[in-house]
Amino acid sequence: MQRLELRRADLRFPLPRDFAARVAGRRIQALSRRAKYLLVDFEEDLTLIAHLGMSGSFRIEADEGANLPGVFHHERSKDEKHDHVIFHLERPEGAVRIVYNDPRRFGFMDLMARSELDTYPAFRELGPEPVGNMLSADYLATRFAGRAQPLKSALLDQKVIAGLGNIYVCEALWRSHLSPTRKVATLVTKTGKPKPQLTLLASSIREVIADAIEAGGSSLRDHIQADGTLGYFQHFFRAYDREGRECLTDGCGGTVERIVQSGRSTFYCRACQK
DNA sequence: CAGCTCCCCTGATTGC
DNA sequence: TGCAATCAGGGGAGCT
Repeated sequence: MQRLELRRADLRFPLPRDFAARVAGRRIQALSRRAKYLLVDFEEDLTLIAHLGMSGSFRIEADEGANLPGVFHHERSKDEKHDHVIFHLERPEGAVRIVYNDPRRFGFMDLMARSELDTYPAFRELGPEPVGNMLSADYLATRFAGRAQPLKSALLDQKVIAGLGNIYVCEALWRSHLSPTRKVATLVTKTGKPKPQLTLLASSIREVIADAIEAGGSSLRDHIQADGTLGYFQHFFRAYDREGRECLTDGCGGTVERIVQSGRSTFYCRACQK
């Protein structure tokens, strides 16, 4: 990490004090992810936390004169005015820039000591990841018992499950034949155990995420993968953005409708999602 | 505390 | 063609 070029001082929130100076000259040691946050570990126990919001993206470009295999060369575009943060990296093979672009500026970046990451406000109460075996029906039953919340808002709540967004919640509920307006407590038995439908929901959530990862992401029209090709999961939507169209559940014959919950669009079929 | 609504910002799309 | 209204993948502040 040679230097950091800040083209504006704020994204969604002001960037941390001395942001550029604190990361400049430090070697990058690891890249990882927690929920919807990207984590970049620098030397000396410093981690950059980055969130793309709804319109943020990173792209990698070779600096002038460098011709690096595997580095995607982008066309210059009108969107360049939304290039807000540019990381200049030196590598033995040549220099690259990593450019953060975000038209809506709903994304943000922050810095924290890696050793203190668990105390970062957004991480403190984060639920389990929807991949792997942490997301079980038993876990959901403990979170849902006695609660009046609609399923849709519970699944969007990052404290319940980390990293599910609007599209995947709609898709998981459709796959489970569960209504987004249903109260979460109705999926738990009197003794606090998951009903069979909750077991189905837990596996639907894991599957929809796995399918989306395999398809390379799902953003509505402009999502690109790291190698510059399009993410294709949007072609696999079964409920999301299908208002007025026929439900794809075998033998259902219903119509997908759009409702608004907590200010966000929900797409579902009231004929087969109960 | 739980569960809403509103709002941050810009661009794409739709309707007149 | 132009212009205004509507909507968007997230999440935090602040209300009831």
